[in-house]
Amino acid sequence: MEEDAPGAESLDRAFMALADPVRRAMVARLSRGDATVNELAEPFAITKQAVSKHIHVLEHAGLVTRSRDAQRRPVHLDAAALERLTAWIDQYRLIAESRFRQLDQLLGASVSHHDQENTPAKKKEELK
Amino acid sequence: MEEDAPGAESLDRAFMALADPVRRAMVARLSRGDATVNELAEPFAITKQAVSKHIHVLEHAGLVTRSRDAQRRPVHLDAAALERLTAWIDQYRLIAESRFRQLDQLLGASVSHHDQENTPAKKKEELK
DNA sequence: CTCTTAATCAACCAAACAGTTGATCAATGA
DNA sequence: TCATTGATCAACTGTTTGGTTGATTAAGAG
Repeated sequence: MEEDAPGAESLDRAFMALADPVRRAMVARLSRGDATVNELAEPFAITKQAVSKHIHVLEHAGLVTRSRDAQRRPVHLDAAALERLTAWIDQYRLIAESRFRQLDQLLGASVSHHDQENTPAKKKEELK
Repeated sequence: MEEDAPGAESLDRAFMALADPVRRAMVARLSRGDATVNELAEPFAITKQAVSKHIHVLEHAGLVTRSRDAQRRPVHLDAAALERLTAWIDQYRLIAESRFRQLDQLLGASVSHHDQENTPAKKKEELK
């Protein structure tokens, strides 16, 4: 079911990973420095195994990497992966906002901009 | 199971919504202008009902809004919602990157920066 | 060698999700 | 009024996910 552009799977996994509040809290924690499974587990009322799974999800999504330090396997946040996500979102946000501004101007510049901004032709379509 | 900050549910739904390639394609399409269910369904080999559900997911996530135009219910992309997502991501990305730069300096500035950057104390923890 | 700590593997379960078909509602347009 | 088009509601199904318990591997510390 992937009729999308290449790299879609990676985005799938990355957004899915961030869709969970536990995993987002882990990202927040990791932004301040690497941490182990046990450290990441502490704030949550779930088992260590569940945490391990969450980390695996983040890792498989490319958002974190792991290394080795004796028995510990510290988890490390990959900032570049986060940047790829914002890049995807901004790509479309900026297009939409530019349409927004165009129409604002076109409407005399003093309109409350909470109206429909597009809905272009009554017939069929014009965009491309 | 929400021991996260307030607003977490909204982020849950927004990231979850973007975790699907079909919905991402819809966002891409909508960035160029509002569209109806049928228009959004066209590129995909799924039923109209499935598309309707996808749109409902995007709507419930706050990423799109809907209006009325005769029998049509055009879908409209909310750029501000996208911005809230990038804001969340950037918040932590920037923290991580600042740590990154700090350590780069600290290590003499000519080190391959693919090493562990934190792993602070061998004893227990130092961060706060 | 044995005990403890860190983490994972494996099997299992309940809830949620994506998609389907079939029926229905709502607003036109003939 | 009645047929048509756009979209949704409702019920059902197969798959995935998030969590659990229990057993196991790996690396030190005594």
